[in-house]
Formats: sequence, C-alpha cells, structure tokens
Amino acid sequence: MANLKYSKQRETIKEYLRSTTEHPTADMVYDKVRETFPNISLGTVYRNLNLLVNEGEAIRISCGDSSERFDGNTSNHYHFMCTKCHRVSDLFNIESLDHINALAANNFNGVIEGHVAYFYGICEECKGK
Amino acid sequence: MANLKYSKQRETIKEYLRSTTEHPTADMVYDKVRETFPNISLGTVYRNLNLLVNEGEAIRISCGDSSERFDGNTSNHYHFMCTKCHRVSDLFNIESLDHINALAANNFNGVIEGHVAYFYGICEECKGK
DNA sequence: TTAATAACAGTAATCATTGCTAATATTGTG
DNA sequence: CACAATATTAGCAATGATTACTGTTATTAA
Repeated sequence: MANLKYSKQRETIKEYLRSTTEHPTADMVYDKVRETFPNISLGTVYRNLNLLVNEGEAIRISCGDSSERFDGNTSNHYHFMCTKCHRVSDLFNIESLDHINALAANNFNGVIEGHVAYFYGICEECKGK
Repeated sequence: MANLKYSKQRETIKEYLRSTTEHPTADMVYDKVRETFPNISLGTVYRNLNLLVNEGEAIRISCGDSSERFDGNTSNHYHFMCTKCHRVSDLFNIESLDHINALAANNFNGVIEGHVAYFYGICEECKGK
C-alpha cells in the first residue's frame, strides 16, 4: 500500500501493542518504548501509531476521553470502559453486533456502512470498592 | 441541582441548540450566538455548553472527530455521521438498542451500565455525488 | 557503493478546551 | 427600592494532545 521502510522503533511499538491488553494512549506507548529507545521522540510515536493504524496493524479507540487509545489486537471485538478507573478492557464475549446496522438502516435514506460502539460501567476490580 | 443564575447568553445558546438539528461544535455555536452577542467570548460558550450538558438540557456527542458536538434534543436517540461530509444527523427510526447491554454482560464480571454507539456511512445528500 | 528516500530526534506550531481575573448582572432580602 | 452575596461575563493566558518542520541518519534496491 505505501512505501514503508523498516524501522526498529516502529517494530518495537508494534510488538508492545501486540503484547498488551491495556489499550495504551500515545503517551503510555511513549513511556514504554523509551525503555528500549531512551531518545525516541513523542512525534515518532504518534507518526508510527498512525502508520500502524493505516496499515491495519492496530486499532484506534476513541472513548470520549481526552486522548485516544490504541489496540494491537485487530480482530473484531468490542470494548468496555470503567467509569471509575477509566481502564479499557476487551469484550470477547460478543460475537458481533452487526444486526444493529439493519435496525439503523430502517427508514434511513443514506447508506449505513458500520457502527462504533463501546460499553461503560464498573469493572470487576472497581466493583468491590 | 446547582445555584444557576439566569443569563441571556446561556438562554440564547440553549434556544439555538433546540432550534437546530445540525449538531454544532462549540465553534459553530460561537459563530451563531455572536450574531446576537457580538462580544461573547468562546470561553463563555464552552462554559455554558458544559452547564447545559450537566443540567440535562443538552447532549455531548463524540464522534471521533477533533471537536465535540452538541445536541439540544435530549430525547433518547442515535446518531449517524457521514464519512464524506462529516455531518451528523439524527436516527429517530431506532427505538433503543439497550438489548446489546445484555449481550455485552454475558460472561463479563463487571457491571454494564450502558453503551455509546453511533453509525457511519454515506448520507442521502452525498450518495448521488 | 551509492543514490534515493523513508524515518529519525528535537523542537516549534496548531487546535480544542479550560483556567484566571477584574468588572458586570442577577437574585433574594430587608 | 437599595443592597449584599455571588454567579456570570469578556478578554486573555495557559494547558494538553497532536501535528508540522528541519537537518541528520538509517534502510533499501540497483
């Protein structure tokens, strides 16, 4: 698709995203990757995150928070955000909600191509507190 | 709930939100309300939009765009965003999608309180082009 | 080996949003 | 009505997330 050249920095970012389920922000990725590349710049992190999303190697998650989050798991799944601790977790229990596209298409004169959805509530860890 | 005092500025913002279906950003509200109050400041617009959302007089819509949008229609409904023109429109045809909360709650150990969802695709106006 | 060019670190700039402050408007009470 | 308490305002500075720029370095293909 594009003329991408290999870079150690991008590879490290991709590996980190694949290894974690914490759905990090760009800043969290920056902090983590600096353990390997102490001089990496935040701009490089942002540029590579965008490249990875464009290449389909990562997903951008917008949960209304001030900053975006990224997910190295590109399989189709939904997310849950805890309103107490603001952590984002994966919901692998739902197969697909694509049937709601048909509901939305009813009496609608445009073309529904898809949807964005996430759930919120209290996560298991925060429930007891 | 709060100790709110009346203000012409807030009333004008509220009226505008109620009168339109264009789901304006803070900047669009600013441009509109400046027709009535040429000296109103953008900070006043932001503060009043936040107040109106807190009072339940408006809804904040986050569609992954760079800026938030606001809706004076507080009845329960979903939104559609055109990927071509980026306009947001209302979907009054769907009653409710609350059944997806139960789907998400399956085999999930936290508490699902609700969901955020919007649809995307091509709007009627952009379809022909 | 070299030439072309993508990627880099460092830094400045942008954009949306919030915070601050002194002046003004609203509201309840005497 | 007058007045005191205080919410609201305009104007502007500050913040935070993200992107743009620039001169140098790394990757790649011939």
